[in-house]
Amino acid sequence: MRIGELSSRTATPTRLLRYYEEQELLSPQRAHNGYRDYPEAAVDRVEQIRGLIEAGIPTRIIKQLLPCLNTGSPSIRITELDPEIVESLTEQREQLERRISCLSRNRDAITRYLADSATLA
Amino acid sequence: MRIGELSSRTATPTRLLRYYEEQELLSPQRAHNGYRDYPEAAVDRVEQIRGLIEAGIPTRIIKQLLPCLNTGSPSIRITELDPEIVESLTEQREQLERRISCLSRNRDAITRYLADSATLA
DNA sequence: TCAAACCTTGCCATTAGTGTTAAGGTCAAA
DNA sequence: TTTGACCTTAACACTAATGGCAAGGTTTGA
Repeated sequence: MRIGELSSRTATPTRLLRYYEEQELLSPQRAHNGYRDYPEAAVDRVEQIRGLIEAGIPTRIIKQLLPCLNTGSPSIRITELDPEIVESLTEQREQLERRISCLSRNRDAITRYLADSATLA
Repeated sequence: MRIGELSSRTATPTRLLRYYEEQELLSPQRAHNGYRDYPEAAVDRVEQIRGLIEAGIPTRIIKQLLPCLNTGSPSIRITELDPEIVESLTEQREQLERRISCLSRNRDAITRYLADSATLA
């Protein structure tokens, strides 16, 4: 599909789709006329990217994460992962874990705060 | 305590502590000489702020959240919450929820990816 | 009393993500 | 065959969060 369709299907400005490409998070093919040509899977991928960016993960990290997120194929890996990559991913996972628990704590705090308000009423 | 102590205890540059104050996330008292004077609770609060910022929550939202996060006092609320505030907080909570599930999905994806790598070895 | 280690405000710089606009090529449909 | 809707690259601008520095006041200890 072309950029306009991807844009409307993901509610993402074309400006950002081009930016993500510049950051090497997307690599659409090009048609004969130079137009970008995205596969169907790009829709999911863009949504994933946006979710991560909103959650404060910078694009350079997302780029590292992408190989894990090939939701489609069962990703039969022939060669073992480079230990460096394993280490980096483990670290990323710990960081995600920390963020998740921080956000969870705060979500719970809001819940309590609102519950207090309800019982007061 | 003064800014230097808070800074070292929270591993946060003084520059940021002043910035958070400018953003109205902290309001230290001032000593006779103009030095900022933070209460003990500021340590927790700064850690909370940093966690939220790292998780992609902008300071203007954190400011709204702060009343919920008065970890200390049981916060006996005399008056009911303004419905507008309730609505806003509910929305914030939903957004947190979305972020949490996005991050969780990605954490799980990394876990699977690494697990595959392990079984391969 | 002076040096070191604090503190103050203020300003300028940088990075990431995003918005906007300009100048122009392509294509389909009237 | 021209109009309108699409696409291209490029440039400039903004905000949020952060780093850094300069010029100067305060406090503490040698």
